[in-house]
Amino acid sequence: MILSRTTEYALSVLAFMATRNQKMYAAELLHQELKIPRQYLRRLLTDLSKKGFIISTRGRSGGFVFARDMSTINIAQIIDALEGADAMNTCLLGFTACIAGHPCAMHDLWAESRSKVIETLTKTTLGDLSEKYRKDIVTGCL
Amino acid sequence: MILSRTTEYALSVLAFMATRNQKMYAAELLHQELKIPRQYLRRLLTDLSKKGFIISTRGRSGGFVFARDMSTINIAQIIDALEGADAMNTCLLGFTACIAGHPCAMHDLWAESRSKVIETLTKTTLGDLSEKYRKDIVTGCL
DNA sequence: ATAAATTGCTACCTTTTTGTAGTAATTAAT
DNA sequence: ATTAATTACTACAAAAAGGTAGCAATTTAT
Repeated sequence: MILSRTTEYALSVLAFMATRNQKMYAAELLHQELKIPRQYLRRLLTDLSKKGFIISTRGRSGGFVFARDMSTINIAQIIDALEGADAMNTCLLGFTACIAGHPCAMHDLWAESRSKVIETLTKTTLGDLSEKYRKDIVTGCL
Repeated sequence: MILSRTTEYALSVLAFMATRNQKMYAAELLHQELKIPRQYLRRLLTDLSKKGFIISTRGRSGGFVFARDMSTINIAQIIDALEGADAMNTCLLGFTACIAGHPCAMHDLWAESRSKVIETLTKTTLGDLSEKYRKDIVTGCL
């Protein structure tokens, strides 16, 4: 259950942008709010825009906006974009030859747990996070 | 859902040792069977013995044996020993201030999914893997 | 005793991930 | 036009993870 630090940064940024009701976010603001290293964050934001989650605008009063409606971006998509789409589809025991017809001893139990996790991550969108925050069900955790 | 390569190696080794009914395993055999880099594997085995999963015997006809009954070693213990005990207890969105009373927008959903995974990993022991293999329910995946 | 087969240890190397610095390009305000 | 505020890009540095090599220590077989 471990995401790379970069993936966590991406989730922090997008969740922050989703919950605060602001149209445009400058890298500098996100850096100060989220304490993510400035230059590293800049690169990450460029990457997230290349991956189609956000759109960048240069120049004075520029920054980043969501590229599409928040309700169409789910958590699994973000993780997949950063970790690789089948980062979660590997054999738990590390056997490369492990497949359905030739399963390792953890295969079925693991497939079941994993699909529950994927279901949770897939059904939760940034729109859902935004709504929970607006309704004061959760905090911003800063 | 990503373990480090080292953790995967550890799970491969211990699962292999659990399923083949052999008392002692030399590093060289494990290297050849599992294709884990020889010297890296040697270090890992020494580490696993320091962590109390296996016992090493030096000298001719030496090797590694389980330190305790396989039914007392579960998958979660192995992962914890290699990744750190609370590697799985971090906030999914990467917020360090995320705690029960001050939860992020994913907190509850994530806690639920995660506890299911942990339950699965905790209830499955190396003894269980051994049994499934003996009964031909699963393969060795090599 | 000697040789062979094993683990333990240390030092180093390579690759990947994370972080930093500075400059160029772009846009808006004045 | 000039300046200020922003993103884009490139190159580098530091830290962590993964991998290699060789020798020392230990045990068993002969």
